[in-house]
Amino acid sequence: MSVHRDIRASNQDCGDCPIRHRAVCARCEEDELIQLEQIKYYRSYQAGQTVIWSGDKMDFVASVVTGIATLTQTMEDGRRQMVGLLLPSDFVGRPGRSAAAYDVTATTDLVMCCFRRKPFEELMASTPHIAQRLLEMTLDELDAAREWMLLLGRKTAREKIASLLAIIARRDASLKEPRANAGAITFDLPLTREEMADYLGLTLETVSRQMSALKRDGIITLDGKRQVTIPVLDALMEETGDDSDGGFLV
Amino acid sequence: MSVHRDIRASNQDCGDCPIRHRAVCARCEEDELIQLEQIKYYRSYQAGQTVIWSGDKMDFVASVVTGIATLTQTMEDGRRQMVGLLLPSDFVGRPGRSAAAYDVTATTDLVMCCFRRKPFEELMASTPHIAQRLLEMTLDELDAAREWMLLLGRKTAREKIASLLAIIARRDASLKEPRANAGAITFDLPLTREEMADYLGLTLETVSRQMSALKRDGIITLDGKRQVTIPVLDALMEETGDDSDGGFLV
DNA sequence: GATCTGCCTTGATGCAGATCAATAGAAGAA
DNA sequence: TTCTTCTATTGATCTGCATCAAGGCAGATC
Repeated sequence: MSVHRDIRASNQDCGDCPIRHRAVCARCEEDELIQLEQIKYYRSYQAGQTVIWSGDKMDFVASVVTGIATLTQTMEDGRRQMVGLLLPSDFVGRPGRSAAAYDVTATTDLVMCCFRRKPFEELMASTPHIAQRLLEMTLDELDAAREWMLLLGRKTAREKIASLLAIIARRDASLKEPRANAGAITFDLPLTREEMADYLGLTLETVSRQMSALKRDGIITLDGKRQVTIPVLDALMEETGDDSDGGFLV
Repeated sequence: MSVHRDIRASNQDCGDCPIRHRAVCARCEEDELIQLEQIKYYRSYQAGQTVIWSGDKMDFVASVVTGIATLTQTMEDGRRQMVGLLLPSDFVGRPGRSAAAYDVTATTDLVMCCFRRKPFEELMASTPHIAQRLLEMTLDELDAAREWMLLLGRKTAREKIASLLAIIARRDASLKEPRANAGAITFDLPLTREEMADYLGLTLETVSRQMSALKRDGIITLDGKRQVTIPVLDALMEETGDDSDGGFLV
């Protein structure tokens, strides 16, 4: 029984491996996998815990296995802006840099798969496709960041909220049942109103008001404070301000 | 006489080569250089010309040789947000994607060094350090995008303008005279008021008003509409809202 | 010269979202 | 139970920037 098969079986979707997972698994080569296995270890954090503060020494790179983490920047006077949302399989840390550039916080309970930085860098230098895979992932992050720049710079509060809900809804829908776009989508918000505000460049009061407004208008349904139902996804999409047929980049 | 030396001599700073330039030139290997030389060609654009529209087929990747280009996103109703500023040596295009994700526009007269996409991707697959170099560049872009997210989401109009001027001033200062931080810095704005507004998530009127305000307060001096002088860089930095000692990431 | 056009400035006014403030529910602790 | 704490909602008011509008200036064209 090969080590490779072993590992594939134990980590479905290779969720803890930043280099080969999902569609890329086919590229796996046994000996590289063993090397990655040798330098990896897991860390767990509780919801609300800070993984690392901006500027602190960061002697590892990591990928999210389960849970959600956030990247935020803080100004001297306390103004905060979230600049990234890390979902399972997303990568944190930068090869070649030993200090964290952002505050990394566990929003939910979080498990990360860490690689000590030095050996990871050495492995990357000797293993071409690690850099190639990281490049792909980084380009995706860059696209997401730029989409968020449009949101932050030009969208109204209502459009911002709708966009965030749409992103979470679509992600949840694709995870749960790839072919169920017809019916209503229900999910738990993984963010507090304040975290949503930090992500959207708003205040928590405005977030709350716009959530209420979307509820009043029948775009969403709230069950408690966190559980959201989208009766008709297209109706929500109408509110985001995005092109109706956007996102066909090949 | 090696081809390598030839090319280094003719393109100072390797400004037209996205993979090895500046400090990375040391990595150059002659045969790869020849291969890159074989698939590259130049394109020129006049100020104001559109290089490519979002969604259009883009059969090349490229790097800026001289001039400035911008990446912008436009919403259906015409709201525009600039999401990237491409300076000499910056890279455009995405390996593995054949459609442009943004409008690319020449802000000044522009020369780009282009590589047909297919051969470039093949070269990248067979030449590890191309992906590694592109990864570094993309990570830098991602950091810049995230810094801009903080600006768009949380900074005031005055802070936004000051931040933009500071970025341009520091870049110009470092290009012209690396060790002349003491005196005043003078440069020509490469952007119109409207382009500044698109970059900063403001209207052109607000940009104009804030420029006037900074002039009134002695932070900047205007000579004509475009030539800007920063008498005391630290005074401008004070207005950006950034940490006074920011940016020491190693 | 006159006129046009692109770019910029400045003023008057309006409004979206921030700010300040009060209240409420839910979960946990004493 | 009651108190505390955390999170969320909602109202009243304020303000920074957008919007609408009217020139101004410099370079191009005739």
